[in-house]
Amino acid sequence: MFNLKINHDCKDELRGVDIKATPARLFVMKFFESSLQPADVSAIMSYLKDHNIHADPATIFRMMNVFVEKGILKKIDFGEGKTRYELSNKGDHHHLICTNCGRIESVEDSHMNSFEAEIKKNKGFIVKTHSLEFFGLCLNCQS
Amino acid sequence: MFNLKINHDCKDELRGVDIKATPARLFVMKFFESSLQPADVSAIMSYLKDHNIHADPATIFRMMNVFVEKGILKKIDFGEGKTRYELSNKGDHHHLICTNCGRIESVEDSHMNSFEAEIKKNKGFIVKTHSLEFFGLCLNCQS
DNA sequence: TGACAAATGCGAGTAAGTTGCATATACTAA
DNA sequence: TTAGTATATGCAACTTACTCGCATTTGTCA
Repeated sequence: MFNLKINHDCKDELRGVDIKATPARLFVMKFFESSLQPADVSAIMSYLKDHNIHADPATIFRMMNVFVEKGILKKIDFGEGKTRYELSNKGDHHHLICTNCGRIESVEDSHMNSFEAEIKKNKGFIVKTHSLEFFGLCLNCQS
Repeated sequence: MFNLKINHDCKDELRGVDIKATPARLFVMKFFESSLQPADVSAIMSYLKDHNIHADPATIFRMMNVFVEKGILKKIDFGEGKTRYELSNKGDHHHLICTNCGRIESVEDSHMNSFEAEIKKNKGFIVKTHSLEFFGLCLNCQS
């Protein structure tokens, strides 16, 4: 299988940003590599529990902060009152959140560069990052 | 002055959506009409305190939910772990948040309609709402 | 003006996230 | 291979945003 070496790659990745490759961190990396959508801390906790890994929530919250600082993960906020995370090496995309079934899709980003250029031109404001999510109905939930 | 009749207008507005025009609600409406940026509950509490109005946080949180349900306010989330609100009768715009000084500006929405049309065409997903915020440096903070 | 539904205050509770401190463990260099 | 050290983790206590139940108060309307 194509991801047999995932753990080894992850070790390199963690060491590459000068943090220790602990078992918990490797499992979390594996989790995110197999995850199809931005996940929150409780989803990570469940995954670890399912794999009989003990982990304290405080540890995971701290881990998330480190991973974000190191550029491994990106914070995502769907306005749910909690933070989600996803791997940051996934290119510029945005999320389509179905308000009926909760399914999350991705769309490539095709408009933001020109929008941001316009903002620079009209307002003098230099955009560094943006957050954009779409809420609505997926194909299955329209009826 | 142009807003001498604010309170009276607010009473009408509240009664128009079938909720009672209580003193606390009128002050909150007044607050939002003079507010230049999306405000959170603690900002509202401070404003009320400054005007010697006693209000319980639970009341304000409940009020926010009612105002959002009735379409008076719109929720805004800057990913701070708390909800902000602004009057919903302000047209489609987005926020430029300066990560250096915290200043918040607005930009007209000029790209989202075509983006959403594209999403419908390519993905079949029907967008009902979106949330978009820009983070970066305002004119004053670039140096 | 009085009755009733709706709004408020208060207290307790929940969930997300942080922090301090003691212990455990990954990495480094010998 | 091991020993030393910086870093990660676990645990407990804490903060903040927000909710809920219930008793009391208040706006509205007949």
